[in-house]
Amino acid sequence: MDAGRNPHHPDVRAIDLQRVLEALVDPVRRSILAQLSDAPADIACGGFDLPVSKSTATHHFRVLREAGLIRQYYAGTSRMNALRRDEFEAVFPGLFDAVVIAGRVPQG
Amino acid sequence: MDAGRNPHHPDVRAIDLQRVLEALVDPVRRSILAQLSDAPADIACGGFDLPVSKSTATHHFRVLREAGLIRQYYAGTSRMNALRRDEFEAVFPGLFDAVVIAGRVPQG
DNA sequence: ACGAAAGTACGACGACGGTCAAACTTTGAT
DNA sequence: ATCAAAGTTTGACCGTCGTCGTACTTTCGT
Repeated sequence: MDAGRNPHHPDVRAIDLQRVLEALVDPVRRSILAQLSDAPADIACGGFDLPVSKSTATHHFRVLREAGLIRQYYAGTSRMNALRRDEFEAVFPGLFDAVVIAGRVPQG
Repeated sequence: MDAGRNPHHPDVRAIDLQRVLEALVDPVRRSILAQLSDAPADIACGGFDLPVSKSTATHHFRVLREAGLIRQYYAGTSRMNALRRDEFEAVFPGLFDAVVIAGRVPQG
């Protein structure tokens, strides 16, 4: 099974809050979401500004995907990342903004 | 230092999102917040329905207090717990409802 | 004064999660 | 065909966190 090339994306309605919060609690993952939220288009894994190694970044992308927060698809050798913002908003209203937007620049 | 009897309550404006999310990610702590949110009055530590020992519960109350989510004060030998809802809402708008209210009964 | 009730403090323990390096796979370009 | 680029997978390491039991402190009632 080409699991790596065709990653599983859960139905957002089937996701529990626990998993979402576990995804949101990591600052690297929130940074990924913030960068996606700010960008005008989807971003490849290598296009993020992250303070971790590639293998660690892969781990974070998987957590976000399995929490229903992002969608991943291939474009050539690059794996693109997109926010599932509307779907997520429908199931957890206000949560994304309250966490990611409010958390931009911890500088008061 | 009567630290036990006069616990420290941080200024909510000085609290960073990271600490808040670390507090909210634990289901026992969210249960505490939900029970407080449902109750018409403050609740003593022993008045909660929690699946953990007393010493563990003490730990969870401290985490919630240091994250600015609850206020604790003594009434005799009982330690009462109150939500700091308005203060918290002013600093992290929408976050409490998005997490605690939305998380009530994962049963669809 | 004594004892019970309500929490807290202190270690200790176990599990889980973030981290990395190294080896591997797949795709695109030369 | 070959090689480089982009990610993934695997395995290991380590710190942190939730958990508990025990001992301790404080207060209230008798």
